[in-house]
Amino acid sequence: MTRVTADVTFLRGYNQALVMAVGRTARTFERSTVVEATGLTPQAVSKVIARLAADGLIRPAGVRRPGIGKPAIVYELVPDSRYAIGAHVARRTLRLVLVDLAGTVHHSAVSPLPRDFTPEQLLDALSVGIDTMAGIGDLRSRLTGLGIGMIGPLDHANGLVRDAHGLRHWHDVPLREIAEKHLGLPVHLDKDVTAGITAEAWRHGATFGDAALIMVESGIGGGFWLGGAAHRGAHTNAGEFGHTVVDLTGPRCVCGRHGCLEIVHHRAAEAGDIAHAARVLAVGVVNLLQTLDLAHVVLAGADLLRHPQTYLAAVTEAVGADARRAAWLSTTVALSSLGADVIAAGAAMQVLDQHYGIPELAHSLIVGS
Amino acid sequence: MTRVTADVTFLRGYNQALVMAVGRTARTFERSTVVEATGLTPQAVSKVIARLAADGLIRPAGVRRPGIGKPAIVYELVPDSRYAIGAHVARRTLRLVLVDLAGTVHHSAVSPLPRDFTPEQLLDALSVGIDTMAGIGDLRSRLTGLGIGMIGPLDHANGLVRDAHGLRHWHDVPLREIAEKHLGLPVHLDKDVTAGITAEAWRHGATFGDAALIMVESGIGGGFWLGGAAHRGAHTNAGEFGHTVVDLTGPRCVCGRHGCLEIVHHRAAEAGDIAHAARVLAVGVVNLLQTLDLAHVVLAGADLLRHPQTYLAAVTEAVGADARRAAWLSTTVALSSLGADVIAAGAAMQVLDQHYGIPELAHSLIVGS
DNA sequence: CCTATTACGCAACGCTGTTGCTAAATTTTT
DNA sequence: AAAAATTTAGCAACAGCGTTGCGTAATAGG
Repeated sequence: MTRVTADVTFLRGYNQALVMAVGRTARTFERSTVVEATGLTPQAVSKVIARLAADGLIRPAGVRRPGIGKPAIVYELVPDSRYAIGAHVARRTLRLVLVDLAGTVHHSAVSPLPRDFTPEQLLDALSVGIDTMAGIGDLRSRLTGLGIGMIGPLDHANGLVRDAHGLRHWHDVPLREIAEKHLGLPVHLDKDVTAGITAEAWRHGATFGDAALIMVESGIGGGFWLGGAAHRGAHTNAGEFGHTVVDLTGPRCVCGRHGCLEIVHHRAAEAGDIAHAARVLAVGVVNLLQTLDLAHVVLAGADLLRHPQTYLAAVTEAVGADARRAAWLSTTVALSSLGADVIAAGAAMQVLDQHYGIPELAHSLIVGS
Repeated sequence: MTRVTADVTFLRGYNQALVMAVGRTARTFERSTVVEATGLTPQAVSKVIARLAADGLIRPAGVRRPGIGKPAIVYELVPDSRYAIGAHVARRTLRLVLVDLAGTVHHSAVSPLPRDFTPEQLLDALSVGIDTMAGIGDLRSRLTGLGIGMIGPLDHANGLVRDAHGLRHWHDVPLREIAEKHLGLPVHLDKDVTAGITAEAWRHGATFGDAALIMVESGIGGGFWLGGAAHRGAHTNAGEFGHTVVDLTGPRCVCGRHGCLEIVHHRAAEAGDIAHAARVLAVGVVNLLQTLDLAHVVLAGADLLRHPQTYLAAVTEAVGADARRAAWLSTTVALSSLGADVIAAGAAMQVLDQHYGIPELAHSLIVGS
């Protein structure tokens, strides 16, 4: 994923990814579009386009006659040239989606998981679901891998589930390793909320700024997209947004502290006052904006999406009403464009991103004494 | 600073910066050290070292005889080969520091600023201070630039001060541009807290993980280092950490909301209960950890540093006592190693980082339709 | 004195994007 | 209808990066 050293093969992959990013952002594009967006020379773009076309990732789609001069060749992404499968593992259900290179969800299926399911039971469910989906159009050969988004805590870098909340059989399970062996596919493991925000970022293209996905679903979590990449924190534990204190004198939360956003919100929702619950959530969202200065806030999660307009209105109003917001401080607030599929779809897009996204260079070194 | 296109000149700069990062992190190093840390081939490292030595940035410092075999040449950074000046512009004072390539602060000077000073008055004060410092060892030729850390809001990318809080003459002032013209030096402008966390990151070297600088000084702010870079947010407005609500039923803050961390903390401090104030701050810090999963928390700011041990103890205890913290969730808490110089020094290091730090590739494109 | 070991670096190489220039395709002008 | 102007596409030579292959220098041990 990330690499330390930069050599010419990195250049190749990086600039190819830039062109792919243009392809995902714009429906169609031509050589001059890429030249403008990247600053590469036309000749270099020609070479990159030729390589991508040879791999079947893009293809010519007619010509553009801008008036005088030789017509420009118009290219487009080939969405069905690559696929990935995404899995959203929750406490009682498994959701599987099939996503193409353009970020379009083609199939979505939910199946129940046994209470307190074991790793083996999950693997079996995954195996059945993947075989069904991959068989639809015989796209096994174009399948780049499986992404899994699930509840934490987990260790993203090592593909290890540390202690999934509320699941007894999930202590230090090397899920990525055993899933790759069991399924014969590259597997990518991440927290659910992080996968979710990746979906939004991947679909919005390379111009997507700093953003958060707020998820209300048996707890409140946050997924962050900062500086062009998912933010996971030092131990893949970022996003425990529900356990930030918003009421010092509030009720005691399961986490031990008093007045966490989650417990305050839960009490209001339990009492049937969804509007109040939404306003509490909105306070937490504005807290995030003050801290992180986000360009986008995306709302998601089963409990939230039962009252989408109530939450959307409350958060939009709080963001807009905040007296400190000036004209240049704009933040968009929206419901997830993918609805209940957002986590699973994002997990799939993380796999696609590893292959066709803009590669990152490592920002930390290991230096001996 | 950031560039979109990757070409071979990027490779050159990037790998040179990797070696410089090793040099800053380890006091001395040799070829094999760099090979291990970066994954470059020994031959490539030799070439990079030769280039850096020719520029005077590193130099041989003896040999190491590991027993059998030809002795390895030991290199070290040449700290006095490059300098930068950092300025911390506060409401009533200007602090200037001279920092060398290794991140060591050589001189520090504080001068008063007129009440409601104008841009011209600031430029004059900067001019006088810089001439004094640059004259000390005739290091004008080794001066890479001036970094300015100041109160926001401002626009980092364009070097524009939007509306410095509490300063009347600072609306939409293109400070970077006019300072560069007036002083004849490259100028870098950033928020004070962002400059501060850069100081900590630069001094700790390339192994420094996600971190925050908590600053208590006529307000409460936070500077963030995430994913190997400073996090400024979508509008250079990240860090308004003091205006996050921690007490829904608390007193009204100047920002219009109720129970902001800043007002709750301020009330406690005003009442003389510093221990309580420190515990309030600690709640906010744990909120940050829950949200961002940080590896380091650094405490700074004049008001905090008047009671350093009280704050350090309160935050350390809150971080440690948080019931959700497991063995693998470690976070260090420390007072700023630079004390009152941290902002100014960090501003200087941002200049050095632009020249000798690890370059970044842009994560966003501009794509026309 | 010879050998094993370790570190260093020259030379050739493959690959990247760049530069210089030619060819092709179209509209506009003559 | 032919020539000129304009825009796009791409071949060929090039500079510069890290890599590879291999020879050389410097040390300790036998």
